[in-house]
Amino acid sequence: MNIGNVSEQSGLPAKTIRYYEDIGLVQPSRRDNGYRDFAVQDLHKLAFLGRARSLGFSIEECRTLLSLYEDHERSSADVKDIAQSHLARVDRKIEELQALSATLRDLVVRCHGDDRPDCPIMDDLTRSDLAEMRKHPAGTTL
Amino acid sequence: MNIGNVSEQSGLPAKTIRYYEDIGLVQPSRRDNGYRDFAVQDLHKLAFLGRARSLGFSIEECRTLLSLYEDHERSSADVKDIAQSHLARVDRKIEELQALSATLRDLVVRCHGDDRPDCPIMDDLTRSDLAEMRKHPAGTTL
DNA sequence: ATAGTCCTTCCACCTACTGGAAGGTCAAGG
DNA sequence: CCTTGACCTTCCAGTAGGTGGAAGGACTAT
Repeated sequence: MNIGNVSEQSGLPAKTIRYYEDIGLVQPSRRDNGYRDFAVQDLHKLAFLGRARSLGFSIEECRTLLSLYEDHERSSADVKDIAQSHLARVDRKIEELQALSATLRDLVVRCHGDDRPDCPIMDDLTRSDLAEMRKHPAGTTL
Repeated sequence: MNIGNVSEQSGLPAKTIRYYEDIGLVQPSRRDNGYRDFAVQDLHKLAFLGRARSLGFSIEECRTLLSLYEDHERSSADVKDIAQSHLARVDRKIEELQALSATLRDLVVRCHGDDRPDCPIMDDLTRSDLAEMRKHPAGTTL
């Protein structure tokens, strides 16, 4: 199977599939013309990866999950461990973002939003109690 | 003021401050020995940036906010617009993560987590209704 | 033969920094 | 005067997880 075909069936961009080969998540064979030739198992792996990534698992977690996927002697406990710590991470992030949302909402509500320069949002940003207010550990990335 | 001093007072790592200079957010002058010499205004700017970043504003938003900060003729509406769309982004992210959390929690709860290979989490990841299930737009990054 | 689509590799770019190496500068102590 | 240590400088590379694009080979249909 060519990469375009696999891309369509797995829902992953061809670029991503090549990237996944690069980092060793799949090892398609090659034809004489240099084209990648994907087996059905590769397609299954890629679909697995797509689903795992869409659930927010990191590439390294996906790598581990993939090895468990291929290990028919695996313990479900190992899978559960990974999912559980990921869930905990997600929930921590949610709390972080909720605190952030509350702060922002408060500022937005209090800002008149007219043509005068006077602005509670700016006031907050220029507050001089600098260091210790940065509770959100500076890593509040979306 | 030397960078170490500014770093301590603003709470930003020296590396970050140099980076902010690199991308044009601050323009400290230089001493004869090549050391950066920060004015009090630079310190204020950096503290402003630190607070804005901790609220999750992107660097480009910070750049705009900084120009509004320095513009005493600004309209608070301009500030509010930025904060509001950021808030909307945060809230969208929260919803996304909450859906994710619910899915993960369901899977985790249903997994026995024992030494047998049987596992609902794996079952989910190997589901073959591939493409359309990826509602989370593959960009569910923490 | 040619057009159009597919495939290949490689390199750069994205966000927002962070780590580290190699080397210059300055203040204090012996 | 010399040394030690803390500070400062620049530059290069790496992080996560890809995405965009260029240059060029391969295949299919007409």
